[in-house]
Amino acid sequence: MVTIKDVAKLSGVSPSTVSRVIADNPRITEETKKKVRKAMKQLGYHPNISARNLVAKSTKAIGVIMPSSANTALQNPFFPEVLRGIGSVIHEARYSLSLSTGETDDEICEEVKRMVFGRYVDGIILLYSRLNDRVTNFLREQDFPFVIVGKPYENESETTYVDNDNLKAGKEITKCLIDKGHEKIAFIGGSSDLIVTKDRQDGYIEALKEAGLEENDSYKIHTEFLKSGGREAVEYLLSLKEKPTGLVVSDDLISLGVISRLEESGYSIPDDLSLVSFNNVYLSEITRPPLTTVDIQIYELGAQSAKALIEKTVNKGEPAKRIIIPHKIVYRDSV
Amino acid sequence: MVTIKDVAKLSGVSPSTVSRVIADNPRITEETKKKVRKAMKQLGYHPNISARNLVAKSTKAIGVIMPSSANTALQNPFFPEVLRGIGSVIHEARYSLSLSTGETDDEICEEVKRMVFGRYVDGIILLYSRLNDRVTNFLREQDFPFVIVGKPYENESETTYVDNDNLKAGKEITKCLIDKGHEKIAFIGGSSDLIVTKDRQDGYIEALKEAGLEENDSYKIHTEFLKSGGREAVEYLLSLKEKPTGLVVSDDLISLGVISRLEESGYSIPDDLSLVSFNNVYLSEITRPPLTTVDIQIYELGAQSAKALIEKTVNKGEPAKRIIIPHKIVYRDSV
DNA sequence: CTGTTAGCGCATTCAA
DNA sequence: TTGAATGCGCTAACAG
Repeated sequence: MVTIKDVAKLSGVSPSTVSRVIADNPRITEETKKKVRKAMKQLGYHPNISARNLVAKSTKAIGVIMPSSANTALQNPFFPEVLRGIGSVIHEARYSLSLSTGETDDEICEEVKRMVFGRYVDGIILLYSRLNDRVTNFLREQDFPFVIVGKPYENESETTYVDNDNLKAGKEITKCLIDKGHEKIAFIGGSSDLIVTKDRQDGYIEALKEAGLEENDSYKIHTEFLKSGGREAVEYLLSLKEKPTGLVVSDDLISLGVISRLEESGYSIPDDLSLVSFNNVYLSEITRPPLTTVDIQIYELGAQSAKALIEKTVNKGEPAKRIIIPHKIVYRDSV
Repeated sequence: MVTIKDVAKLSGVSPSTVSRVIADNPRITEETKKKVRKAMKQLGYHPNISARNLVAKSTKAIGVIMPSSANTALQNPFFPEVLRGIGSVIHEARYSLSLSTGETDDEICEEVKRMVFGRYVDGIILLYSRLNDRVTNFLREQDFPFVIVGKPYENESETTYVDNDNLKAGKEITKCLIDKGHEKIAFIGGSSDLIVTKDRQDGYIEALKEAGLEENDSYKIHTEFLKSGGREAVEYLLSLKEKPTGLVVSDDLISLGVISRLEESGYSIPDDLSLVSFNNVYLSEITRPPLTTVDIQIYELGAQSAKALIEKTVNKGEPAKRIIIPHKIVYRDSV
């Protein structure tokens, strides 16, 4: 392995000078810099990151934690897309990205501890937010830099997070249905532990209230992201005496299952039933019918979270921030 | 920061003894081990990974390189699923997983160099394989441990890779169509640079030949994974005087676009046209109709690649291996 | 079975 | 503007 010493020897300077050239220290002559750089190139020198990390007490690496994947949640195109957003700013900052590999909550928790205690990473991005999450609590305890994509369950004002205004979005998208004359509108959401589910549902409820529509508990359904999730929800809904005519679904992926099951039973969308949804994943454009859905700018969610985290790691003491990514409704044919 | 020295002091032994306890060296008394462990717990000690990496000359980290994401390829549920597979064995081996963040070929290439030269990782998994890939060539030049998910373009026998028998799979799935009496069968594939596209298409061609069916160049279409990819392909196909009655599509995601566009034009599947596909991504179950597709065991592809790579990194000199993951056809309703 | 010593490759004082 | 010395936290060889 070619080290800083070899470069020093070849270029006739001291190791510390080489180190300074690497850091592009302005107190080094352009001339010697040139000389040293030539030697580096000649020897094919590249700094050893572990050595550097050791002394710098920083790894310039960010940990990204995905939710537990017992379910197929991960298959949600949401994740590749946030990852792209995160990746773009991480890449530009010359950081590296360490992805969680655990599948269960236990594994993930253990892994986060390794990341934190072993100083694998300078900060962590959480790609989910839910009630009483061990990981979140741990990170807070340790006072370790992290940001949440989504809204924290508690300590909102002391936590940096990047989110949409899901309440408002839920309200707006529900209004789309109401404006079309729908009065029996159901909500189908993901796990009720997820903050995002709650927010969107609250928006849905508010919209109903404002319109003076009756709020019906049997119209609020929580299900899995699994393929069968949307299907089960539909089966339940169809079993009701009073069937809804409008559906607010909190995730495009669930919508897929919903539509599929609905058409199986002979219901056609939007003729028999209208449906609106969230996320504007690329799929929502391909489906039949294409989905009217809330574009939450997934990429941007990722990018901003990475940006905020990096700021936070370089500049400890950075205050907690709340970053709201604007959404917009994309009108297509499911209403 | 609490270091090995602090633990040593508190437990009244030397730093090296502590180090040995960490490594669970059998030449240390159970008694002292207990003592030392107690001190570690008491102080909340955790080894610093950078320091360890520095002396061990290994990071126990694996780099995973995704294809350039100029297109929406990444949104393909294939990737989360391989990542899950990779993650599972990486996690079990207590390795960590560094994900590429670059979007363009240039960025990716630069990033791989950083990973390799900076010794960020012990080995690399390539999640794609295509003609004349710079990254692959670089890795070979450097004689850096890597494995490909897919079949290498060249130096097949000297490269470790994990793949399906895509030729055979292509043949079998095409036969499904032929056996049903289809004679005009088209192939819609992804980029022709991708080895996987070529293999599957070759299988398709072989099947045609064996059945004595005419092979028609205007029936071989290459398109993007983009949403519009499948659509364009269909438009072209519909413009032909002699329209096919069967479609072999090399990716479930493309199939989605194909079906959507097809039904838009009033063609119904499988009544007017039959379609078979590849990957058995969860989507293929949700679509209408559910897809008859080749299950390529994506998770397993990932897991095996990680396993092979780790073996390779711990045991340099490990010979190149070819690992073929069996596929099976999942019969659903698109035929 | 355990302690002493040295050194991994680098960045950073402090001198010069 | 540069060099010499020191130490980051850890492991491993060598003693004992």
